[in-house]
Amino acid sequence: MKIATFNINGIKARLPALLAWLDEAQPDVALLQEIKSVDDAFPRQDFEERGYNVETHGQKSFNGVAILSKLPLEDVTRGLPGDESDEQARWIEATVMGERDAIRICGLYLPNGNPAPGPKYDYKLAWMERLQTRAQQLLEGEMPALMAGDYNIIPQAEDAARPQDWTEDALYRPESRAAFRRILNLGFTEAFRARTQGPEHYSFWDYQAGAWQKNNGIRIDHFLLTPQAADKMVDCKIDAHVRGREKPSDHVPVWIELDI
DNA sequence: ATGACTAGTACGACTAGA
Repeated sequence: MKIATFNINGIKARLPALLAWLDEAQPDVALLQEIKSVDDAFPRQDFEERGYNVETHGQKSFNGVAILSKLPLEDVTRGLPGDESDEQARWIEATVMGERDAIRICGLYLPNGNPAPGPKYDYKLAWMERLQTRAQQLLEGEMPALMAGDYNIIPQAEDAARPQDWTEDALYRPESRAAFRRILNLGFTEAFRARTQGPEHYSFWDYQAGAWQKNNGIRIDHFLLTPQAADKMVDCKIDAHVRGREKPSDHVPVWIELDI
């Protein structure tokens, strides 16, 4: 089962590029972030024609997440538990029914948090506390499960081409990285780093100042796997070449292959 | 050192992103 995550930065603007990538990469499941669309405006037909089931959790103008799946989806839920007053669409989960096994899949768009310090940073850290609670529950289920998406976290210095540019940024500040590590240390496997070490592996390049051409990137899109999911991982890659195409997102797809 | 780009909303500049 091939599962991908892709912050598309607007479904309306990204539809041709997204469809081209889906047709070539052929993921069984794609977790999308920043659809920037309400549910009713999401172009579900384009995906249904390709054999995907479509579940969205949209919002006007900002945020919004979705799951595309060629396999049946069950028990879809929307919104990260823990704060009924949170109206930002950043979390969706579903159970994907594989040939032999089922897996619980959570798609997330973690708050950016800038400027830090400030209320947006407080929201990011509070959101990560709620994420930790949900993460603990997934582990306690002792089933294959994963949480994937745009974490807006640069885990280590090697995950930025120019870490010195990020020291005061909400994506790299010590509190942000510590909150990410607390979740990892519950017992999750960060899929990409379980398979690939070293610098110059990025999932985001700013639109400005020729960041892509200079390979001035950061790695902020991640897969966190429960032990039962990590046991089944056979590959994890970043489709960086997509960033060089016409009208690209500023993020690129990251995907894993699981033997389930 | 600074500024730079894109998307959405809505049609004129804003907010937001990272």
